[in-house]
Parts: sequence; C-alpha cells; structure tokens
Amino acid sequence: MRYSDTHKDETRKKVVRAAAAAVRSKGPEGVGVAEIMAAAGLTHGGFYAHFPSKEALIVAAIDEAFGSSARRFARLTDGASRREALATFVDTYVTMRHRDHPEGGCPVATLSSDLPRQGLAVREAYERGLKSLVRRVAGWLPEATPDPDSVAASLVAEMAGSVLIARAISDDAEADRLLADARHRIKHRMGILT
Amino acid sequence: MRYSDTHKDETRKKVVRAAAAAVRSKGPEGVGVAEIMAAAGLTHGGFYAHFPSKEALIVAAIDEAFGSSARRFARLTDGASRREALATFVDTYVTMRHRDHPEGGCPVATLSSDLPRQGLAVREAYERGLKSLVRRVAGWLPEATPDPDSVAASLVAEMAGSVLIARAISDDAEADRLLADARHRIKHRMGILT
DNA sequence: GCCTTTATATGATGATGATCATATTAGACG
DNA sequence: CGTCTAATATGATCATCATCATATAAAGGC
Repeated sequence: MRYSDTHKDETRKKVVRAAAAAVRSKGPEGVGVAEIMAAAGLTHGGFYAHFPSKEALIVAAIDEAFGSSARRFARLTDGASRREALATFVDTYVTMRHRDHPEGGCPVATLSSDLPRQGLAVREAYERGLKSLVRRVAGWLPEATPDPDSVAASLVAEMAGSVLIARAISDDAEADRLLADARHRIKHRMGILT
Repeated sequence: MRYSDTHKDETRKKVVRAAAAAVRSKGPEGVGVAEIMAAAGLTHGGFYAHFPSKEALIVAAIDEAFGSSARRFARLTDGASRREALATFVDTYVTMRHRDHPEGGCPVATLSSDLPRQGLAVREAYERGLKSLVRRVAGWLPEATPDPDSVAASLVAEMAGSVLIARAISDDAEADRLLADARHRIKHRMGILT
C-alpha cells in the first residue's frame, strides 16, 4: 500500500464535508462537482475515484449534513433533561444564526423544496435523516405526551417553516422578530413556558 | 397592427402560466426556457420578444403563482366568516392533494429553499407574495387576536412546513396521517376546534 | 535513492441550456 | 387578394458541467 491506509478515506471525508456545506447553501443542482472538489482542496479529476456519480456524492452529503446536525445537538444536550434538551433545540434552531447560515444548518430547512425533484437515492437519504430527527425530538417530549412522533413532526414543521420564512424576509429586524415570536410560541405550545 | 391588440399579451400570459406551473414543480433552475415555451405551445425562439431574461420570467411566474393561489382562496372563502375562511384555508392547504401537486400549489411550500439562491428580483417577488399571503391569513383571525401578523406567519410556517415534510415522506398513508394530525393540531391551536 | 502502485491532475468529450441572429409566417389593413 | 410588419420559428453560439481518458505525482517498500 503506497499511501497510508487512511489517506483516501480522509480525502473522501473532506469531499463529503465540502459537499454537505455546498449542497445546503446552493442546492443539489446549484453546485458543480469541480466546485466541491476545489472546496476540498482538490481538482475535479479524481472525483470518480471516490464516487460513482454526482448523485452518490449528494446522498453522502445529505447523510453527513443530517449526521453532523445530530452530533452537534447530541453534544449540546448531553446530560440535559428532556425539557432542557427541547428548549435548547428550539433556541438553537429558530435563530438568526440558523437563518443566515444554511451551509451548516438543518437540511430540512435548506433542501426541502429541492427534494421532490431529486432521484430516489437522494430522497431516501433525506427521508432517513428526517425520520431520525423527528424521532430524536420525540424522545425529548414529556413522557406523558400522547403520539409523540406526531407532535415532534409538527414541531419540526413549525421550526423549519419559521426558518424558511425568515430566510425570505429581507429585513433583518423583521426576521428577528418573527423568529423570536416563533421560539416563544413553540416553547409555549410545548409547555416549556407557561 | 397586424395581429390583434391582445394577441401578444395572451401569449405572454400563457407563457407565464406555464412557467408558474413548471417553476413550482421543477424549481427555477430545473426548468428551461425551451421547455416552458413548449408547454405554452410555442418554440423557444420568440421568448426574448416577451421577456428580457429568464429571470424576468421567473419573477412573473412567482407573481402569477402567488396571485392565482390568492384568487383561488378568495373564491373559496367568498362570503365566509373569518373562522370559516381560516378553516377552509387549512383544509385546502394541509392536504394530500397539495402535497402531490406542487405545480399548482403554494409557492411557499414549493420554492422556499430555492429562494435564497436566486437573484434579488426573484427574492423580492417571493417576499411580496409571502407577505400578502400572511396579511390575508391575518385578516381571517379572530378580531381579538393580539399581534395577528405574527400569529399568521406562524400558521403559514406550520402549514407549509407540514406539506414540505409530507412531501419527503414516501409512504402515502404515513404522509396522510401526518397531514391529518397537522390539520387537527393547527385548527385546535387557532381555536376553531376545541 | 528507485520502482511500483495508488491518488490526483490535466485535458478531452458530449450534453444541456440561455441567449441571440436570421428566416418565416400569420393576419390586419388597404 | 396582396402587402407589410409583428410574432414566432429555426438554427447558431457560447458557456457550463458531468463524466471519462490519459498523464503526472506522491510515497511505502526494496
């Protein structure tokens, strides 16, 4: 083995991470293979040594995007109570920071409308990620919550929807107000505030 | 004037309507000028006699998409009370029909994630449409509602978010259940049910 | 230090699509 | 009915981009 065992894998990871950011900020159709490779510090030539197609990269990028979000929230909510975890989630998700940084944000709030137009493999990756997100949120709901998956899906819908709408609003102060209202409303609804 | 006064205008309208559908089902980057012209029964050649650029068409298409949704709901809710109008809106918006037909649906649930990547003119058209939608919904809220625009924005966020998530769910029965839950939850929250 | 292999780079290729230049046609008006 | 022009069609052009073919370079073992 002429290169170290891990060399190619590390390169691949770099490419996937670059793709995960690019795909969220520019959409699956909006990024080019060459651009992603450049972002990873490479040229476009070696691409097909790592992935059979652009679509395969998009799939990996979506998995990575959901995965890194999941890891980040796991870190943030480590050791917290259900209620605290939920509050942290809302306070991190429904924010100007998230509005202004799609490249590192939740794929649900970034790729949702692109999805129906993608190939099966991409949609499956997205659905996988979405379901695991909903299940995670459901796990933070009070134990007595009836039908927690449904409540969680509804929460995710409102949070993602709020961020999407905030992204469409050009006035920062107005977007900020909208998000603050949404946070308050969502937490109230979850019984975190009363 | 060799053609009737209205001929060119009518053609333009046909093109815009075709674009309004195409843009919602395939996204602004996903449709081609030639494809839209063909859908309107023309070839791509005459396009630039009608629009200075593809972007100008997208702007017109977004205006048309928001406009036609608005007209449809105006018709549906004509003469209804506020409460009835709101219920009708929810019952029409948060449905499988809407999930399965983005081409005729609400642009918020179809173009949201494409938007940040579009040019200024497109984003302005979208913002215009979104705000008028929110204002319309706000007008249906009970008179006593404090901060109706904020409540309306939140409702739109949850409704659009629910449809987006339902679109990501491949299993029809599951999506249907999610939407039914969302409808119930939203109406409950609005005080329409109790 | 050299050789071999694996990883990456350089440089096609072919397709697609926005835009534009030129040709053709439709139809109002005389 | 023929003419003339607005409206549309046909057919470039140029750029972008996924994909692939071939060339170069890096580095572990000798």
